[in-house]
Amino acid sequence: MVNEENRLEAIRHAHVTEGQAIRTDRMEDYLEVIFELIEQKGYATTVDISKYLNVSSPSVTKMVQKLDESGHLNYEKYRGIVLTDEGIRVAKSMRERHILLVEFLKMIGVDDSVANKDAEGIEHHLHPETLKKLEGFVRVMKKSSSDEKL
Amino acid sequence: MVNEENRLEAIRHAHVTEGQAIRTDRMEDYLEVIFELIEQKGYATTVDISKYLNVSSPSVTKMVQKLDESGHLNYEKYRGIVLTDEGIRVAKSMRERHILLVEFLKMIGVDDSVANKDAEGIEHHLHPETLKKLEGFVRVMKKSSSDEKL
DNA sequence: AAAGAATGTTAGCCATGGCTAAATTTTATA
DNA sequence: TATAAAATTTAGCCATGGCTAACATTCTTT
Repeated sequence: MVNEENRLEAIRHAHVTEGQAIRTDRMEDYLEVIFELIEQKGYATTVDISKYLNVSSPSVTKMVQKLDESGHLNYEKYRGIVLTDEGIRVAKSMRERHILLVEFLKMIGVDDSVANKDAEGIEHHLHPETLKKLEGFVRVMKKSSSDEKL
Repeated sequence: MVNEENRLEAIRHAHVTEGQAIRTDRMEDYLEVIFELIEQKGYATTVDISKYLNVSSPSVTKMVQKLDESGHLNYEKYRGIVLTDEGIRVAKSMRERHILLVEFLKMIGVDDSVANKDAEGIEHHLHPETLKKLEGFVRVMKKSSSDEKL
């Protein structure tokens, strides 16, 4: 039971910042799109990235430079982008989270487009434990709904 | 089924910004804390707000001025803060979302402290439809688990 | 291969929301 | 009631991640 006396403490703990974040939510968004583009088209252009993230191309260039410096990708001016192992790892993790969240949301009846949008907003904010639990939950739900059909 | 061809389009739609946001996530965080403080102590001081949000007091003053300008509260320098109806509405909505999310997360086995932290991160990013569906889902789960005990 | 089109980058600006140091106001105490 | 302490606010800085305008490079087309 979370009683009312604990609400503020709970909020306080939730806002404690432990250690330095190596990457921002926005960096993760870019990596996710870049990864998908490379997978689907073989390369990720500035214009395509800007299109899927709804930002201007200068914004893309700036972020790509930042992601290069942080070691998530290798970037050569005017030439292209190659994700590093770390960049791929982050992007895949985002995709997994996204897919899991959409699956769960649709499972409880949320529309596809809303599910996608909410998943995008939520995916950066999940503790590994929560992910694991949600995964288990979705698995069980899927199984029990397929059992019903027997 | 969300097939791979649709992933990028889904991301794009998720990043479309429709209309101007009247308030930021951070404004909502502050309103939530201010509301809880006023409820529990009768007033919200700069120091207390800063304590529960883990920020400095100048940061609090700045944000309070902003919330005054946006009509979420009335603020008198050195004297105090009174939430407007709109401020109260937003704060209550945040609390409801928070409580619902924590309830759900604990339901699937997430620890209290992790549940609170994740709820804090997620609560700003939920579409009303998702909230409604989640509410319904939690209600059903609660009922069926209490039925088991009969 | 040169010109124009398309793409990408740089420069320089803006808002948000942090921070510290310094100033101000309020509160408490001697 | 002065003065010291505590609380609050202002001033001025920083990083992030947007943007437009201007510039640079690459691609395309004749």
